[in-house]
Amino acid sequence: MSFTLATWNINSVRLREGLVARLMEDEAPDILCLQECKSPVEKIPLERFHELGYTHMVARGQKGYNGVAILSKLPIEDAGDKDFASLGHARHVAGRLENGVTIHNFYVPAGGDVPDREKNEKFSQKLDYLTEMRDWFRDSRPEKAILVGDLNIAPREDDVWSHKQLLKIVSHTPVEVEHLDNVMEAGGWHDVTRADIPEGQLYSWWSYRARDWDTADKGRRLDHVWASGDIRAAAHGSRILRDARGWEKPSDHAPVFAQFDL
DNA sequence: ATGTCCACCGGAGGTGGA
Repeated sequence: MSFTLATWNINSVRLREGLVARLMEDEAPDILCLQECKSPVEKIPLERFHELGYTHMVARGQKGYNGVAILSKLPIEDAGDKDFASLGHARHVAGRLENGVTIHNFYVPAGGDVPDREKNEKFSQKLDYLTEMRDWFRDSRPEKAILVGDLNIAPREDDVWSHKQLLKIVSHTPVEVEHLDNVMEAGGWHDVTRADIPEGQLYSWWSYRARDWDTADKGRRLDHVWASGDIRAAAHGSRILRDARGWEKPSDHAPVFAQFDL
């Protein structure tokens, strides 16, 4: 069995229903994981997605903020969620395919502006969130599992436009990278995107604030696809659809794709 | 490093979050 998967921080699924449909039409991933839906589950516009073949969904939502959804052409059953760091936010949902593969869809807290636990509660919550992810995956090591989402951390030097200039910028600080590495190690996770594309600058997010995001190209790789060790070899064909960042009224994130042959 | 976009509330534009 083979399927393609994409992960995309959509920054409001209701405002960008048309962009989601365009991705479904143009790229047709079997499974599309969305973050920042900013919608209660019952208000996600499903009709067009159904018409395009995405007849299955598992999702968690809340009014105005956060929210994660897995839209799928393949049957998928709800495999639960966990409120890491007890924030009361809709930031994680898991789904299970008929072949037994579990997909975890995450929206890790952004962490505010100041990278200091004492001065910034949001940064503290981000680190706590990652610590609880680590503990959870350590206690039940994932098998036949995929983890995707907006992890809000660009771990490698070549995952940001300037390693030196971003060392003290939230998303690329050493303490965040260490916390993310601990999640990977505890779960036996492997970075599928970087296994496929090991060399060179690679970004999935460009700020809205830049005058010309494409020319300035001050991006970061905040969106990730990971696989558990037992299925890592099944993953290939990763790519980032940079074009989507240039679509009309875009999300500030581009979709990240991978294929799995299982 | 940069300075835009989105949702909420409420019925305009301020506020919080990213």
